[in-house]
Amino acid sequence: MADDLRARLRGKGFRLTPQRQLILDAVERLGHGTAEDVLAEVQQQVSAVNQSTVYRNLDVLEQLGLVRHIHLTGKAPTYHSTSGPQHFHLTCRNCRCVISVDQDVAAEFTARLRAEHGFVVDVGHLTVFGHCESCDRSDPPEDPHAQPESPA
Amino acid sequence: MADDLRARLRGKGFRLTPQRQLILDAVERLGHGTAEDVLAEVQQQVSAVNQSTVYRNLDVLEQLGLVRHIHLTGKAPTYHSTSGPQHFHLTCRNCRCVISVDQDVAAEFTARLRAEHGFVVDVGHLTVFGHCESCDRSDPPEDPHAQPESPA
DNA sequence: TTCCATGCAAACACTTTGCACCGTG
DNA sequence: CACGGTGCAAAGTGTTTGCATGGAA
Repeated sequence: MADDLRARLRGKGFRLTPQRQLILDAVERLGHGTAEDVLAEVQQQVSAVNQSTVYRNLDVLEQLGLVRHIHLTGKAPTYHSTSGPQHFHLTCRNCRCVISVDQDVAAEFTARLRAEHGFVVDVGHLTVFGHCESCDRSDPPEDPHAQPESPA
Repeated sequence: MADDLRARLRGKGFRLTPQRQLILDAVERLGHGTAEDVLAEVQQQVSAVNQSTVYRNLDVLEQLGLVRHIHLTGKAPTYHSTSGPQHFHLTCRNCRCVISVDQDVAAEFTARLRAEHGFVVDVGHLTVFGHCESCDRSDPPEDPHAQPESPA
């Protein structure tokens, strides 16, 4: 498994380093997490991995298709591993909950965009904003700048 | 028209200032623009409007529902006026072109999300990433954050 | 032995904030 | 004439970069 990773990296001229491995592990362990979350998670393990290393490696891992990022807020992007079924996200602007939805639910929609506009949707990157079931009845003044806690 | 604006502002305890008016005008003139674009546009008119004033007022105007912002890139958000028909955006990650699509095209999709997840979509804020017609055939390497092929 | 990768600190882009003054209502 | 708005500069976030050193292949 580490050898598989090594091979994938080598294939694009990258090397396998302990940091690289730790960062990928951290993303998988976290489910969804920002670069900052990943940094914290990694540092909990052994000790020092630098911030820049995290940014640089999330980039590399994304180039390899091993992780992906989405924008759940206007701020820092959230990374997740690409193992597991592809899905997209609904995020409630009120309570900030995040719902993962199987990509099939978007199939008709994306087919239509392809047919009518020749546009090929990257479903894995899709984030749909709105209000979740419980926040929809009451529609309290939304705070455009409130910050979320770590999403599930 | 300015009186209408004045009234809307007053209704929420805001005042009508020349800067406020200029900023709203600039957003309408630009179509789509970042805070920076708006600043530049406004400064071209008369002279001084401060950066902070632009940020503060885009906020106010958004609270009033007169402008909206979307995220076309991972960076600075793009503002547009809410006059005109509601639409959402397709943005090509390769050539960065932006296609505006009438909200009706998303109607089935949003209805489904509402039915299956009780989630009410804010269509005006929706941005769909992918590849446009011309960039889909060739998938040339690109900008700093171009996305790779889909993972397994 | 060759390059890619890392750590570190400084630079960056974008946005927010504190404060004194200004001007609308 | 009170209170919201503005300009200015400084402080914040989140991210990137230059450079010397370190380590995988």
